[in-house]
Parts: sequence; C-alpha cells; structure tokens
Amino acid sequence: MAPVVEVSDAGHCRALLLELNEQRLRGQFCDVTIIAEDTKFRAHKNVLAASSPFFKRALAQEPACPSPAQVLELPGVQAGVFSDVLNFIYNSRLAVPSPAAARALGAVGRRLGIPSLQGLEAGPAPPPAPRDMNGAWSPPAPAAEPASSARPGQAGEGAAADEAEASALRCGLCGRGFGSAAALGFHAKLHRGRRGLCCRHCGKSFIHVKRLQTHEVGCRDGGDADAAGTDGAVSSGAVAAAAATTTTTTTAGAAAAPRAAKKALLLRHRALEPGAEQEPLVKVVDGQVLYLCGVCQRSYMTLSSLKRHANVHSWRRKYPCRYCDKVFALAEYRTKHEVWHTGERRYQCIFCWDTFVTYYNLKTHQKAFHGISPGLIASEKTPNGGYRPKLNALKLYRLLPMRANKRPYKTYSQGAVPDGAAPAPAAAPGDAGDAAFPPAAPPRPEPASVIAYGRAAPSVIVRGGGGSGAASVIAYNGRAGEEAPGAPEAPAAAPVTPAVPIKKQVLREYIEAQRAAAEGAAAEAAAAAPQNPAGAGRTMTYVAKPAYAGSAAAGEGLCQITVRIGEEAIVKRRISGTDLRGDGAEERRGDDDSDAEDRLWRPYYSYKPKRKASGTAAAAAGAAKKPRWRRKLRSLRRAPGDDGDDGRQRGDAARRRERQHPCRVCGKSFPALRKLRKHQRGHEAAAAPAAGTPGTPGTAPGRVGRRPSLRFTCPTCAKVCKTAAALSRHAQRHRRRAPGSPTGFECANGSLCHGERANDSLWNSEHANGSPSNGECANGSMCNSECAKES
DNA sequence: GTGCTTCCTGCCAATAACG
DNA sequence: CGTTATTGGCAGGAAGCAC
Repeated sequence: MAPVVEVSDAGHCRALLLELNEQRLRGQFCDVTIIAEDTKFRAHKNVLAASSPFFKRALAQEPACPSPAQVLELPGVQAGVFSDVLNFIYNSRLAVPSPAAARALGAVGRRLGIPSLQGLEAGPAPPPAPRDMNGAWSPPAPAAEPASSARPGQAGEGAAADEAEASALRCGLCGRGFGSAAALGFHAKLHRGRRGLCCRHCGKSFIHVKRLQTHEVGCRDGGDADAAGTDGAVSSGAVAAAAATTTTTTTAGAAAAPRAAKKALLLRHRALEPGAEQEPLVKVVDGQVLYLCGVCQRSYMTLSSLKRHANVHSWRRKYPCRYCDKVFALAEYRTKHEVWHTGERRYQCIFCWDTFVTYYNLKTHQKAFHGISPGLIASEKTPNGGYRPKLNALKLYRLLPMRANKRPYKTYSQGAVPDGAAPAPAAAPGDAGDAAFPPAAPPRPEPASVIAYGRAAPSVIVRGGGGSGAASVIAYNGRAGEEAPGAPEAPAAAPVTPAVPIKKQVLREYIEAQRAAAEGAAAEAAAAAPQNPAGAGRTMTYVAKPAYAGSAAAGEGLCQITVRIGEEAIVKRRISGTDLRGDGAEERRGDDDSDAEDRLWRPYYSYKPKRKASGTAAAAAGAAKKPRWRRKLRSLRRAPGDDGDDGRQRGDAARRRERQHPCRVCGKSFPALRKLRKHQRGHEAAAAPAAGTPGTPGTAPGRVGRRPSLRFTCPTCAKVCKTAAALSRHAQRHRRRAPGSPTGFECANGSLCHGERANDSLWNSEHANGSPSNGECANGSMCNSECAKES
C-alpha cells in the first residue's frame, strides 16, 4: 500500500549534524570523553561509533568503572589532529592546511577506520570517494551539496554553488550561511535561548551579536588552522576560503599553524571540558572561607594559595631552572633553587654583617654566635602550615635585594606559554660574571660599606649619643596577649559547596554578618571580663653576644633588646660596637613606628614594608582574616595624621573597652570604635558634597575620614591618587613627558627621583643591577634604600 | 641525632586585565 | 580611573634526606 504522503527533507542530515555539533561544542548530552595528548574532547558516543569502527568497538565495551561519561584515551594521537578529526566527524568537511597535516590526519583516520581520511595519509591528493562503513554510516552530505565539495582541492564549481546557496540561507543574527532551510531553522533556535549567541569556536556566550562577531574573529584568528576552516566552519564559503588557504600556505605558515591551532585548541576545550578548569570547592567554617583542593582535599585560606597549589597537581605551568635542567612546579622553588647556582647571599645579620644564602643559615648563625633565641624572631605557625607574623617579632637581619633582574610578571595571556622562555639574567655592568656563575660566596662584607650606606641614607635607626649605646623605643600598636573573648569554638564540618554559585559579594556579606555577631559577643564578654594585670608591663631582655671576640665593648653585648609585653608592647634595641650608634640619643614612640621598625630592618626592600603587628594582633585574637576591602579601608582610615595622639590610646585595650564611643554628629554612642567609625562613614557620605571642610585641621581633630591616603601622592606634581596603580600610571605619564629630564625622575641629582622610584620597581631592579653596588646611584647615594624609605 | 634542603602555605605587593 | 585577578616573593615550620 503506497503511502498517502511522503515527506522528504534533503537537508535533514545536514541540519541534524549541525545540531549535534552545536551540542558537542556546548557539552550538551556528551557521554564520552576522548583524551588525546593532554587534551580532553567531549563528544557523543553514538556519533563517534557511527563514524568510526574503532570507536564502535571501543565504546561498545562496558567501562571498568561505570561513570556518567566514559573516558577513552588515544595514545599517540596529537590533540590538534584529533580535533580536526572530530570536526570532520561532526561537520563532514574539513580543510587541511598543509601536506604534513594531511598525512597526520590520514594516519589517524586509518587508525580510526574513517575512509574519507585514510586517503590523506599518502599526501594532499584527493582522497578516495567515501564509502559505507559496515553499512552503519554514510557520509552525512546532504543531497543539496555534493560530497566532493568537502575535500580540499576540489572546491571548484561545487563550492561556488554552495556559496550561492549559503548566501541565500544565511542567519540574520550571526550571518552564518546554511545549506538548507531546515539547517537554518535549527540554527535559529539557538538564538532564542538564553545562551543563544555563542562563539562557534569556544562556546562563549554573548548578549550582543556585534560582540559575538568581534569575538569570533579573534577567536578564530587565535588558531591559524581554525581560520582555515578546521574548526568546522559550516558555511560553504568558509570551505572555499579554506581551500584557497591550503594552496597558499607557506612552509613557515605550515609550521606555525599547528602551534597556533594547538593553542586555540587548548583555550577552546578548556572552556568546554568540566574537569580541566575545575572550580574550587568552598567550605565556610566560622565565617571563614576555606578553599579545598579537588585532588588532595587540602584546604586553603586564600584562593591564590589554592591556585598556586593546584599547579603541583596539574603542572600546567613549569618553571625550569635557567642554569640546569631541573623543572619546578612553583616559581618560588625555582627562584630558591637558582640561588644555589648564583651563590647570592641575601640574608645579612645585623650584628656582625655576615651574609648568608638562606634564612636557615642566618637563623642558625644568630643562634650559635649571638645567642638569639629563635622564638624572638619566630612567627606564628597557622594550623594550615602558613605563617603569621607574631606580635613583637623582630627582624634581626637585612634582606638584600636580588642581584639578578627581578623576573617580570607574566601577562595573563602568557599563562600557557612555557616558562622556560624567561630571559637570561642580564649581567650587571661592573659586576661581570655575577649573573652566570658568580663566586659562591662574596667576600665577608666590610662593616665600612654598610656603615657608608647607613650614613648616606638616613636610617631609621636612631643615633645614640657618642659613647653610649643608642636606644630606640618602638611602640607597637597591637595589644599583646589580647584574645578575642568569647571566640566561637570551631564548628563541625561545614557543608562543602561548589564555589560557582557563591558570589564574592554574597560571601563577604555572609562573613560580615557572622563577624558582626561575633564582635558583638566579644565586646560584651570583654566588658565583663577582668583585666589581667600580670601580663601588663612584663619585660624581657635579650642580649646578643658579639660575633667575634673584641668586637664589642667589654662587658657589654653587641645588641641588647628589651621587649616589654603589655598592653603596649615596647621593644628597645641597644646597638653598640658599630657605627649604627650615631650621635644623639633619641626615642621614638608613636603610631608611626610601625613603619619605622620595618624600615629599620628591611631597608633594601624594593616594595613597601609589610604591615605589622597591629593587624596581626587582631588576627591572633581569633578573628577571621579580614577581606581585602576591609583591610584596605582600615589602612585608609589609618592614614598618617588621621589620629594624631590618639594612636597611643589605641593601644590601651582596657580603656577602650570601657569607653563608649559617641558620634560627634548625632550623639549616638557605640560600644566599639570600629562600629562608631562605620557609623561615621554614613555621615561622611551624606556630607561628601561639602568637600574641604571635613578634612580641615581643627574642625574635627582625630576625625576618621576616607580622604585619599597620602601614600599615593605624586612627588612631582603632588597629585594624590587613590591607588598605587593609579599613581604608577600617573608617574609613567611624567616619565613620558620628560624623558631624560634632570627634573624628572632621573637619578643624576638625587632627591626628587627617590620618591618616585620607590614606586617604580622596574627602575629599582634595573638601577640596582646597573649600579656598581646594589642600590647605589651613580653619584654614590643609595637610591634603592632611599626609595624604600621614602615609599 | 644532626645538618641541611625542599616543601608548604598565609600574607603581601606589584602588575595586568577588565569594566 | 578604580577594581579585580594574577603572579611571585617572603617567612618559617614541617617533612624528608644524607651523613
């Protein structure tokens, strides 16, 4: 009985394949993962099995470990080649950019049993006509277009016909051409969904067509082979263009194409495969976010720590030593390793000026020769193995700058580039041979050189009167021994959730809410708790022994350190027997001593000194680490001159607990100064238009304002920038404007340049390496140290 | 047991990229 | 221009290795 109506769609096969390919690119319904080299390809079992006898056999076997997605590895198959094969399977067409690529494709096609590709193995000659494979699959070429049009070198009349047809059936949104109305219809559905505008190459979605088109151009250009159509460009015009590209490919282009194709391939599949860039697992414990490694289940306080650790598993980046063939998973490991090649001794004991290669050597030395207790300089170990600067921790050494050029920061786009391309360290003028294999140990530093430094650059070390040892008193802001009363116990294991749905802002708000609750409880408990008088005013004195007999005055230690642990921890240092003992005893005491202390022991630091004890005291008090934005705000509020004499009061925990904090504007009082300041920010925001008055001296002494920190003031034009990044960009404009000008940032005349150069790490490194000695200007002044201080 | 190196991770600053 | 992400350095204890 003959059918009444017979429906036939010549473009059905093509449209179906198109839809399958779209699903593959989006990862939809993919049930198999093929691994070629180090790249995963997600695909559909049915499609693979229907197109390749190899896959049909391999995928028919039940996996040993049943999983939602079967994994099949193809040893010896290049990722780029298999990508082309996959594109051919899903698109029924392929443009081969070079004879070498054709041969590689042919070899893989033969292994997989794909007849259309097998013929490529002999060379770029036209492959044999496709034939049925076990009767299960015919090349899905629609009747409307001849199958031969898919083959390179035969894009003649057939391609022209395709071009004309495709121009008639072109998507109005993205401009893609199609072979049939059905294909166009299938494609049009893709634009209706939420992720309708997706890049054909990487799957990235866009809201605007224009942006998608712009992106697709760049995305396709990123891989040269893709531009030739290997990514499965569906339009016939693309095939024709690809064929033309094939004929004009140069040898160099053929060599570059696989690399570019591989790079683009990696980028593309990184976005598609779920396992490659796994989102970190996040666990919230007591308001503190912990990031879990998906491989070894270690937890990290910061996402950057987790990402750094992740490379240990993935080895996505490799850090090869520049002097030997060792490769490291972390940049820092390499840096430390390379120190053994260079023999650089950066750790300098402040008592005897001896230098050491490692911190361990320095510590051992100070313990053995100067009797320094390791606990004096030790920091607190966190449960996770990190370290946290301990209150009263002293830095009894100097860390000299690296002699080799500081490694430039890699750009984000360089992430996948092997790190071995790092430039070799430039040999410093006047320091020939130092960069390659310098003497294992530089000569014992003469005290005179260090003293010269100390004189040239006004050190923070306070000069004492002639004869008597200098004494400097440093008052820490932190409150020793203060712990957060009522700190909540560690809760039970918190549920582990994927990080993806948790937005950063939501996390912040959640943490902030928990912290506010904890602070409230802590404030109440503190008000009720009795003070501990025993801890206040306790004093410990450490006396460092002289390194060499006769190097210090008889009966007097080379360095005497007095540490008073109380509500205000005080550290006294008495240094004698060196030229650090200057003229005129002086005491320093105040809020700004924090920086002074850091400058004292880390004068060569190329960047700003670490924030110290006051911040860590709060951390030690059991409070969770503050988010970056809160710390930033805190630092802004602590801008120099903000508090004046109030700095001393800040350390008095007892008085602060008892005191109520009334708002000067509305009279409302708060139990904690922090809450008052938060409240006052609301007033400031309201009064913001009346600029000028809030910061006026005298109107509101000690007032906490969010005025721009002077820390980012341009030394040339006094422009105050809000961030270091802004100041850096601003300074670059100065340099561009007046290159070589002595009034600019040139080193020739000294003072003006220093402040600027403190923010110019590039200059610092170059300058330090180009100078006769580290950090020394051509005119003899120690620019680097100056910069470090002035910063 | 000692000496030493490597590993590890919190923290920070510099820089690049993005909006 | 401000914000966010990335990168790499530092500290210092733990782990591991060699003797």
